Amino acid sequence: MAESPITPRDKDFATWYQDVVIQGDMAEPAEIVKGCMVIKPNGYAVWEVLQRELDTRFKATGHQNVYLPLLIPESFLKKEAEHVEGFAPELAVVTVAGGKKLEEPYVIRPTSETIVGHFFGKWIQSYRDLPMLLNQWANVVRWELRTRMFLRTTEFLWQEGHTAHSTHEEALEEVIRMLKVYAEVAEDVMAMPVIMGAKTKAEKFAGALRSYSIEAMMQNGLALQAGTSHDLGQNFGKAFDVTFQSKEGKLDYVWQTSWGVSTRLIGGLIMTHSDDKGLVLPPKMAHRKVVLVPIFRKEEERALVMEAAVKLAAEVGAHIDTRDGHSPGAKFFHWERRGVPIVLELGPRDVAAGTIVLKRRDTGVKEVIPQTELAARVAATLEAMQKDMFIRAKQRLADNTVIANSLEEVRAILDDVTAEKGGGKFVMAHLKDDPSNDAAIKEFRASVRNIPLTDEYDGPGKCIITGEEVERRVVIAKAY
RNA sequence: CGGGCCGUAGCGCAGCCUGGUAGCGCGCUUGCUUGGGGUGCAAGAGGUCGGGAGUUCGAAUCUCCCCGGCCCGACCA
Repeated sequence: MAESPITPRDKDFATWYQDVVIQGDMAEPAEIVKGCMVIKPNGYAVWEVLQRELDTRFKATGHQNVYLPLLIPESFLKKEAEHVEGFAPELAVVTVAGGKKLEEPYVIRPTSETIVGHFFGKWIQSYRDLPMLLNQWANVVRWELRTRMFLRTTEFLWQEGHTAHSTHEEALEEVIRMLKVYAEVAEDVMAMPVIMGAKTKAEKFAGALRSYSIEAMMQNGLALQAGTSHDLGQNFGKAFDVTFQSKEGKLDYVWQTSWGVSTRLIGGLIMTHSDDKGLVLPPKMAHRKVVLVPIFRKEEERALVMEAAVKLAAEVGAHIDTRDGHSPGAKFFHWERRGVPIVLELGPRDVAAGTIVLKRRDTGVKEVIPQTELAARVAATLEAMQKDMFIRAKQRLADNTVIANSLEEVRAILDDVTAEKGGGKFVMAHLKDDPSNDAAIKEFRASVRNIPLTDEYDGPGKCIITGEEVERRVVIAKAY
C-alpha cells in the first residue's frame, strides 16, 4: 500500500500546503516562468465559483464590468508619486515590441488605478456621470521575490473594482460596502471567518488615503489578507485631472475607491479547511458536491448497480465515477484528495437492501441510509457541513486569538512562529497607528494586520509602545 | 535579493564523495485476477540525468555559469 503523499500538518505546515494543492489537483508550479503557476481544472473550477458569487454581488450593488489594457504607459505610473514608489520594485516592463525598442516602455499592469484614472478623466464631466461604478476581472503581474502557489504568484487572477464619486462620504460608503461584500463571500460561501478592519498608515495601499482589509487566520495561526478596499481620496483624481462639475456649477476632483480580491482566496480556502488527507471544500465552493462510487463484481451486478446508481445520482446531481480498472478504494482516495464534500457508495448489498452509503468529507463520518431519503439527507448534510466548517474555523480563530498588554508580551507570543512550524496567534493589543510603531512590530517579523471595524474587546486603552490613549485593540500577527 | 536544501522515467527516490555508457518503488500499457478504503500475479513501454560551457580517452558523477523549485529572511495591496 502506498503511503499518503500528503505531509501531515503538524510535521511541516508549508509542505502540507504544497502537497494539498498538488494532490488536490488544484495547481502546479509552471516551472518555465519564475513564480508562475498553472491553475488546473480542479482549481480553476473553484475560482469560477468565487467569480460567480462575487460578480453577482457586484452587479447587485450597481457595478458593471469593463476590460482595460494589460499594458500601461510607464509615464502613467509616475503620475501618482506614492503609487509609483510603492510598485516600482515589482514591475515587469516591456521595452521591445514588434522588433523595435519602444520610445516609451509599457508596464505590465500590477493594478489598474492609473489606467482607470486616465479613462475616468475622459468619461466624467458632470455630477450626472457619478457615481461611476466599474469592475474588471483580469490578470496582473507583480515581480515578487518570494512566491507560493495561490498565496503570492508572479502573475495572478483577480478582480479590481474602481469607482468614482462626487463626495468623500459617498466614496467611503462604497469602500465599506465592498469590504462587507468580501466578508460575506468569505464567511457565507467560503466558510472562512474574517476580521474587517482598517490597515495602518504604514500598511495602506500605495496612493490611498486609507485601506481596509479582511484578515483570515490559517490553520497554522498565520494571518492572510484576503481582500482589500481602498479610499483613494482625490489622489488619483488630481494626478489624472479627473474633474466634474457639481450641481452648483463648481469644478471638483472626483473621489475614488478601488477594491480587490484575487486567486489568493483559494490559498486561504485551502489553509482554512483542508486536512492531512487532502483538500476539503465547503459545499458552496465545490463545483462537484456529490460523487457516487458504484461497486460490483460480476457483470450481472454491474447492470443492477448501475441502474440504481444512475437513478439515484440524477436525484442529487451526483457525478458517477464509472472509471474502469480502479477499485472502489482507489476511487474513495481519489475524491477525498480532491475535496468532494459527499461521496456515496452503492454496491450489490445496498441495491438489495434499498440503502446507500453516504460519507461526508469534513468529518469522515460514513452512514448507511435508505435510498428513499437520499435527496433529503444529501441536502441536509451539505447544509450542515457548510455550517459546521464555518463554526470550526470560527472557533479556531477564537482559540488562537489572545490579548497582550505589553510589547514584550506580543513578542513572546509571536516568537518562534513560522509558516512551516505554525503556532501563530492573533494578538490583540492597544497600539497607536503610527509608522514607527509598525516598525517596532516588524522587529519580530509580525505586522499590524488591521484595526477592527468593530471592537469585540475592552475599548480604549494605552498604546503598548507610546502609552498614548487609543480607541481599541488592533490585530497583530505574522502573515503570509 | 541574502542564507540553506534541491533538480536523475508521470510521481517519490538511489547512484555522485572514489568518473567507465542509468537503477528501485509507485504509477502507466496488455492479459488474467480482484472489487464495501490505495487487489494480486505476469509480461511490457517509458530517461536530452534541469540547460550550457569546461576538464577528461570517457561526465549523472569533477569545475564554472545560467534556469527552476522548496524553506528561512529581506521585500511585498
